[in-house]
Amino acid sequence: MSDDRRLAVLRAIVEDYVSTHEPVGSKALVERHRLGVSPATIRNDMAVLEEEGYIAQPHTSAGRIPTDKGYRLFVDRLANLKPMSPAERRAIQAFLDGAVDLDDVVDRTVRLLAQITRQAAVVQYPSLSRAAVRHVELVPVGGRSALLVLITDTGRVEQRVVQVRSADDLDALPEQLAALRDRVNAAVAGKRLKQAREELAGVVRATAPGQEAVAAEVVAALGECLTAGLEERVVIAGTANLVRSGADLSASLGSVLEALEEHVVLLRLVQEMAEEGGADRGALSVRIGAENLHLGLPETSVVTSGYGEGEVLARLGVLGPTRMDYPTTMAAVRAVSRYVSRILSQ
Amino acid sequence: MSDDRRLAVLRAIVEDYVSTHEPVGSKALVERHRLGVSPATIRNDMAVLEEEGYIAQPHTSAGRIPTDKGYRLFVDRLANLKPMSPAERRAIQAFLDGAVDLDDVVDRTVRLLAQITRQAAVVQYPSLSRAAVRHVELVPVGGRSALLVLITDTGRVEQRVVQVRSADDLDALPEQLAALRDRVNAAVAGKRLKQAREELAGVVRATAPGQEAVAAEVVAALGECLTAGLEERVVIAGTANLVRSGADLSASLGSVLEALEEHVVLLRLVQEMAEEGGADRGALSVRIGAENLHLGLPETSVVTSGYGEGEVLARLGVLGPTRMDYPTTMAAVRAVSRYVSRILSQ
DNA sequence: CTTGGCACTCGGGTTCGGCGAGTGCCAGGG
DNA sequence: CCCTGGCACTCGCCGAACCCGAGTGCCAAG
Repeated sequence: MSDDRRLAVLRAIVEDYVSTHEPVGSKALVERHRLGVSPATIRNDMAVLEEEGYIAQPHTSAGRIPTDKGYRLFVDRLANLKPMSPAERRAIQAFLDGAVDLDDVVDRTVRLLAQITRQAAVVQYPSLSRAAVRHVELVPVGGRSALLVLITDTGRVEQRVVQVRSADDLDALPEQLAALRDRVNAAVAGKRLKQAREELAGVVRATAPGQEAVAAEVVAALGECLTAGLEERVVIAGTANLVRSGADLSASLGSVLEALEEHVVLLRLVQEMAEEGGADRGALSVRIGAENLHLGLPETSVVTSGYGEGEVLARLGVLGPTRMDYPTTMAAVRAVSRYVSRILSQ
Repeated sequence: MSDDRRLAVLRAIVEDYVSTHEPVGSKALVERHRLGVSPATIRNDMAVLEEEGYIAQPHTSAGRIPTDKGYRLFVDRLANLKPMSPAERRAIQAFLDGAVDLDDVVDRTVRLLAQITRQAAVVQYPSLSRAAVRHVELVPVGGRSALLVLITDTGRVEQRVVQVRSADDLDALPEQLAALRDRVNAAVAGKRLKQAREELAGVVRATAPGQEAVAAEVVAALGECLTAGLEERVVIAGTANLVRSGADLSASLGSVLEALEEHVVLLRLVQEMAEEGGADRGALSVRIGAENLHLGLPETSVVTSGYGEGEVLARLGVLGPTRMDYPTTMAAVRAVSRYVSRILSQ
């Protein structure tokens, strides 16, 4: 018995089912694919595949559909990604090249992904856990208020308004703040965010007597900023595509939309996929069906890839019904992630 | 013929249809409402209401459902908003009181609205068209880069990284920038954004010879920031509620989701509602059904209210199927907008 | 103006076969 | 040993016929 042919049959079933959305039978299979054998032979193969859990039949006398396990085997061993056409590559590049800043890059990327895959897209903001402080600025803005701005070397900016309640000499405050800013910068510039947080205590200790209170207030706010900077963010787009492609998964559509709005869930998802990606975190990672059930995403598959300048900073990908076109989706995710990485390294 | 009773009949039809989602007949009406007359009488009234275009029947022999015109009459003359219970008020207040900054207020508000109305919620960021510049800061961040930060008196912050390509003396750059910052602030602080943009040209003209190029670059970036600051933004939440409440409007759900993702469309919608609101822009404004068709929102109604500290800064509201529960929705929108306004004035 | 009666309409749900796709099994041939 | 054609069987889907009942419009009487 040819093991190869059985795999070919599984591949054919997946491809047909994805394109027609209908259970596929042995006869239709031999007609649409040049398998070189008769339907009866295919039937035997299908019986074995069903035995092993790769396919299943919805009702007794209907065609077979792939199971999650079948899709898994398909993406792991059978799928050969379809390279994008030159025209598509040019379109991607042109669309992303117009971006003016980090926010714009992320925004364009997520829209682009949603558009070319016709599914829901997710982009995680470049992770700051490895980011370092580039500069801290402290701007008096009248009264007891000051604006605290934190800039990281990944180009992200966090800001916060600080109320300096303990200031006793408002006229002298701007100078105090300027001095404080210089000391803070000397202490944390170039350091990773986490480490920077630890350095802050030293800054307050080294402050001239009578100004500790002000310094403590500002430093506390900066601490919050550093923590907030570590906080991950995601952006999504293309949710409308879910209702189109997944007219069948309409039952679970509600819960999927709900999960998508809870960015915490998405962050967790992205996190998990980064971890199971193993050594090469920039490689494609695919989650299929029930593997996402614990996140409130039933009948849903997710394809992500790491991206970033040089090292992997974050992940991006798309999310759609289990019966998605994996080869094209994976190719698109990979292509976009590469272009984004390239853009970011400029 | 009693005109009052006909209105009562219309009100009863709207209420019943909203709660059951099924066409309502004359018999069911007299049973569920104490109208004091027989079904036959109701039938006559219904015939008149249909004649005048307030109700319609889906098929020849079925009950009646309200038309857009019927809903319009209902919200304009028949709806008495149901005041929120003390418990609900406390919940709203508690939820909003936890907010730490403007972004957080907006985020919490939109989630809250979606949750209590069980529909999709929209919150427009406080409008900056009337906002004034509080401060402009210019921070050198190494090499030819500088960070430009624009703070408005509404608490919003815009930032942008500027590449100073024309600088010929990098060591002197920080000082140049500091001087430039002071001149810019003198020129635009306290001015409205639009007016500030016009003042910028004067700043470049008044620059010392040899530094015009740098000044021009920075001022150009600031101009973009001011323009971006004028740009309106909206936040949405609760899209998942649409698929629940609108299992019936499933046909148009795709286009509605699409429109919701296009923030431009929502801005336009909010803008239009603000304009037609007339004198009292803080009052509730309701758009029903086909009135939103040109925005790609079929079978959709929108309820919004202006909000803001003192004057109306922006709008918030909810969006759902035409057959929504207007009285409770309107009461919720009004309550939330008042609480948000109160929070913002602190 | 309201009321009860009455004939009529028509959409929705149900039942019932027929059709066809698809299967599993088996015996025969390479 | 594997492939093949044949054959009986199973069900889900589809269309037709059908009934039922809610709802209506009209009319004559109070």
